[in-house]
Amino acid sequence: MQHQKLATIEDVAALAGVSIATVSRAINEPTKVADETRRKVTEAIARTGYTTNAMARSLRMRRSNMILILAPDVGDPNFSNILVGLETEASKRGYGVLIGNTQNDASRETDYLRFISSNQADGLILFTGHLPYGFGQDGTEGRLPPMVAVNEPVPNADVPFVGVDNFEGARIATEHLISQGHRRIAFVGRSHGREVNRLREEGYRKALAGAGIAIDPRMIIDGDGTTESGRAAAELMFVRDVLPTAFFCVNDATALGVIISLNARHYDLPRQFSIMGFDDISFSSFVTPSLTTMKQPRHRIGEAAMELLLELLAGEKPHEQQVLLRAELIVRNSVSRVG
Amino acid sequence: MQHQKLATIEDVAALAGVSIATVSRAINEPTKVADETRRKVTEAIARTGYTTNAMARSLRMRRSNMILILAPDVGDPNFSNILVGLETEASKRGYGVLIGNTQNDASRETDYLRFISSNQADGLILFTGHLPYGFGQDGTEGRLPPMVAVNEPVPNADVPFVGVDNFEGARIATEHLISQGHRRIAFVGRSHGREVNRLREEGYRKALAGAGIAIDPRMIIDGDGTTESGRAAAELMFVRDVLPTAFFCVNDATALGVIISLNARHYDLPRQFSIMGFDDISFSSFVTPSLTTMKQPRHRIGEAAMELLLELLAGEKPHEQQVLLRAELIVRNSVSRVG
DNA sequence: TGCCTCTATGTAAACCTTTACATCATTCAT
DNA sequence: ATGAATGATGTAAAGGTTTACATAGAGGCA
Repeated sequence: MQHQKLATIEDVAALAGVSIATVSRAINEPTKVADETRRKVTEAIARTGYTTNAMARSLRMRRSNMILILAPDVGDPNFSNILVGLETEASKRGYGVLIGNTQNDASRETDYLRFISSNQADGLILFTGHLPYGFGQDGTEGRLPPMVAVNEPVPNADVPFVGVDNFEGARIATEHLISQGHRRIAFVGRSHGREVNRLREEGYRKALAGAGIAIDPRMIIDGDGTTESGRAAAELMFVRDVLPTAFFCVNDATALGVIISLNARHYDLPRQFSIMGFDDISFSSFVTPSLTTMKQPRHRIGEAAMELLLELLAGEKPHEQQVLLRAELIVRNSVSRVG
Repeated sequence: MQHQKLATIEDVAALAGVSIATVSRAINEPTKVADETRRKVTEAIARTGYTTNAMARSLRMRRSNMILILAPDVGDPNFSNILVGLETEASKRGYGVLIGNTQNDASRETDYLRFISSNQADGLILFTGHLPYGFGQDGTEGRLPPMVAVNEPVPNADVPFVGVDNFEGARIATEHLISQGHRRIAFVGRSHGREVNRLREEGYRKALAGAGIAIDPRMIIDGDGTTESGRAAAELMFVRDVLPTAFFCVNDATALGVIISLNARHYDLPRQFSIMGFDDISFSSFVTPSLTTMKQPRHRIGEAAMELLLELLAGEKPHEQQVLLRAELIVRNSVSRVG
């Protein structure tokens, strides 16, 4: 059942009539061997079907050419699209990507660290928004492996970050609503813990301030970014009976909750209420009404993050400590002109 | 920047005052060392912060405890949910998962084989529906590494398969439509190349036959499983003017296309037409009308596939050459009673 | 010619484990 | 008391690379 024994560099060397050092050089530093020798080696490689044993190489070179990606939920669509970018860029540079699904479980996070500490991975991409449990708790911050955070920045640690410009995106989104004549705009999804939510709320505030619209605290509703929280938020507003003309939701999932709630109350959307999301996840174009939202450049986020990490791995100073990519306004049918 | 030198087994041995062999045994076969010795070793490990170098171990043991997952599209939501199951099961058994995004590109497939041939991965999970380009073309079939196919079986090769029971699922779906009084039921998504489509069509035929309903060839429309193909199929039926009362679509993406087309024609769904999907992808509950469909047990598919692969890796004969899991009928709002 | 430089190649160490085999002490049965 | 069996530990080889250093030959220059 197990593979038969594979050809080693010695087999190639014997067949080509040279030493193993020469074979290694012919592969890794071709200019350093004579043309004729290189030819013989190449042929011997072809004849034997030799491939370098990655384990031996990694052992010797002390690097595995692997990147560990730690994410709280691998099934999350927002994650998987970024993964494509990460993988593309990594594979282009000869790196492989390893997936760790942490489910926000401390023991799983710790467990995955063995990939780093056992030299099985050279660097780390973090989607979790915090250092893996077990790192940096004691005075070990100095020994952090090369890593970059994606989506959620890591607070209180010197970790380069790549993500969408939440502040700017939220500002643009809100300005779009304002440009359609809205002045009573609710923000759904205020949260103290979540940096992303906080930034988007800031962008919302900035846009209102810029248009000279006073902020009505009753228009700012808590929410944790789930569909359910969006539904609850909308219901709450009806209970309180302070109604906006438009809802700016912290993300599309929340927006979906708001839409569900409004549809259930048989409002005619977007005529009676406008809804704006953020993220542009896949279903956003399929809801009724289809959702106007800010699209995250997920593929590019992945690429940029991997680029940054590979710079770090190459020993360079990262060209940026923080890469913020612009979200793009996608106009669909959930926002209407008013007033 | 690079990690400082890590503690090796020699450091631990020195500190504990034993030989490296004893340290290795204390770690891997604890029963074989004296209690007192084991205690000393454990303490030395703690003091040095030692972790086994996975590369050295893999080199020596000729196995990496890594599984390579090859998928045509890592961003596909259907994939990412199965990935969760794969990862969970693998990690439970001490394996890591490596992701390869092939994009159906032959050169990328070949490229990823180096992970197998260089001992960087012990086994392979295939979502591609065919052997990676470069395998099994010449007479090398005998040397295939341990692998199992998921979702799409691999034709003409002896590869264990795990997936949903498409035939049975399609039969149940169709029977559900029949139970609601439908007798003119279209099948959208006939395809010669795709095994999945073929099996679902078979299930459809079987259900109709079972109910004594004659098959009308005009009710069977080609489609490749995309939303666009669903839209086109519906349009075609209106052009031909042979209309069903229900559409059974080969998958949810196709069903979405049909719904879009019918909504655009301002039909009242599901009163005027019923639509049935297959897969239960995330947006299916959000479309209007929300889609009645067959839910794939994605998490369990992933787990079962990994289980099977690990059996193979352990040198056991797989307990099944094919694992078919049942799809579950999810009743939502896109199917109505008729007649 | 003699010496130096340069280029091409070879030798051997190092990377860090696991494990077959050897060694030694102890226990137990005779 | 002797020998065998058992149990704990040590020694050293093997796994397949990369690479510092050594060597050898060729060519250039005085």
